[in-house]
Amino acid sequence: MKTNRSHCPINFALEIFGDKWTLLIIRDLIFFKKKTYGALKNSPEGIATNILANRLNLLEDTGIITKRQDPKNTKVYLYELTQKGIDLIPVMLEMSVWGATYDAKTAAPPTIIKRIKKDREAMIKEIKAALKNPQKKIIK
Amino acid sequence: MKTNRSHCPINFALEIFGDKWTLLIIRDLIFFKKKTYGALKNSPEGIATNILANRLNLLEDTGIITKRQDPKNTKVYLYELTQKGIDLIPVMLEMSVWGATYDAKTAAPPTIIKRIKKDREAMIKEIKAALKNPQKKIIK
DNA sequence: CTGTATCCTTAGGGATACTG
DNA sequence: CAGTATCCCTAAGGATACAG
Repeated sequence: MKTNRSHCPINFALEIFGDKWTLLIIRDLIFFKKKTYGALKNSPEGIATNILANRLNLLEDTGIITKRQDPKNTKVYLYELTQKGIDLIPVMLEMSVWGATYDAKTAAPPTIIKRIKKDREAMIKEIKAALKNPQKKIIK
Repeated sequence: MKTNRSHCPINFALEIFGDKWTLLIIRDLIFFKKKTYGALKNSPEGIATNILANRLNLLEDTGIITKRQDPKNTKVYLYELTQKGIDLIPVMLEMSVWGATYDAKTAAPPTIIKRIKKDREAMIKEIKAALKNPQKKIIK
C-alpha cells in the first residue's frame, strides 16, 4: 500500500493500525495488561509468530510501544505503551462499545460496556491507573 | 483471513472495518456527507474503483449502509448510513483526535479537534443533525 | 455515471521449523 | 522464551479497460 496518501488524521491512524492484527495487540496491552511476547502470542485469535514480531517492530517504530529487558529475567522483554499508545484507549473504548452493541455473540462483559457509556472519562482514568498498578485488573 | 476469530467486540469491529480503506469511505459518508459513487471515488487518497465497489458491497452486507436510487436521477445511487453506521461516529471522532494529535502535518482543522475534546457529546449530536440536514456542512 | 472485469504485482498471513 | 526464517498460498490492491 502507498503511504502518506493524505494528511487526514483518520488516514494517518489507518496507515498505522488499519489492519486486522495491530489493534488486537494494543487491546491486550491495554485491557489485559500483557507485556511479554509469550503472553501476547496467546491471544484467543491465535496470531502467528511472524505477524506478532512484525507488528511489535512496527509499533515500536511508530512510537506506540517501547521494548526493554525484564530486570528480573534478562531473557524476557517487556513491551509497554508510550503516551501515544495510552492515548489509544478512547479509540479502543469506542470500538468496544460499537462491537458489543452489534455483535449478538459478544464476549464483552455488559457491566463494562455500561460503565463506558455511563462515564467514559472515569473509565479512561481507571484504565490508566490500572496500567500503572500491577495489582489492578481491568478485565478478569 | 479467518473470520469469527473470537467474540471480542474489538475483533468483531476489526473483522468488519480493519483495513486501510473501509473507514475512509465511512469518513466521507459522515464528515463530508458524500452519498454517491462518484463523490466517494474522489477521495484525496485515490481509492481504486474495484476496491470502492467491493467495500460498498461489504458495507451494505454488514448493514452499515443502504443503497437506493436517487429519486431525481435513476442512474445515480445513494449510499446512506444506517444506525449501525451512524454509531461509528464516536469511533471516528476518537481516531481523528488521536491522528491529529500525533500527525505533525495533519490537515484537520484545529477548531474541530478542540470542539471534539471540549464537548464530545455535543459534537456527535451536531454531526447527526447535519447528516439529516442537506444544508449543514460539518467540514467545509 | 455507476459500476464490473481483468490482469498483474505485492503484501498479508498461516504453518512450521529453527536459532540464540 | 523470544524471536527469525522459510515456504506457500491467498487476499489486497493498483491500473486499466469496458459494459449498462
